[in-house]
Amino acid sequence: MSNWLLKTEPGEFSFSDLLREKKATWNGVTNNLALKHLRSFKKGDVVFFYHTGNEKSIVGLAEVVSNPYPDPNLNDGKLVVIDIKPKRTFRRKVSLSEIKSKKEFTSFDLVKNSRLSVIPVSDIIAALLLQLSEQE
DNA sequence: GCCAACGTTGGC
DNA sequence: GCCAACGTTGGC
Repeated sequence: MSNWLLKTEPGEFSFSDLLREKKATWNGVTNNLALKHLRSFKKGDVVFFYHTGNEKSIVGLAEVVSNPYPDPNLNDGKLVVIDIKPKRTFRRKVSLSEIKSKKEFTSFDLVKNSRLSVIPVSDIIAALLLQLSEQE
C-alpha cells in the first residue's frame, strides 16, 4: 500500500465537495510525471488531500477506490484517472509553511517540486503528517 | 534533436 | 500581480 498527495484548487474541487459527493473521479492530470505517479496508484492506497491557493494546507484523507483506468471521456489511453472516496477530515490542517519549516520534509516533493500535482508520500512522511494532524 | 519562445502552475 | 520553475511547442 502506498501513500499519495493530491493537490487541488479548492475553488475548483475541494475536500468538502468530496465529502458531499462521497466519491470522485480524479481526472485532468496531463503532466507526465504526475501521470506516471497516477498509474502507480492501487485500490486501497491513502491520499493526503491538499488545497492550493489561499489555504495551502493538507485538509484530510481520502482512499483510492479504483485502480488507474483510461479517462472514459477521452480517447487517449495514456491519460488515466482514478476514483477516490473521502476518509476523514483532519482534526488540524497541516500547512505548507509548517511543512517547509521542518527539516524532515526537505526531501518531500511538495516542497521540492511545488508544481507537481500528484506526489508520492513515503511511509515516514505519511506518519509525520498524521502526527502533525493530530496535534492540539 | 536542439532550443527559443511561450504557456502554466502555484507560492509569495 | 509578480515571477521562478517548470513543461510544451514549433521552427530550424
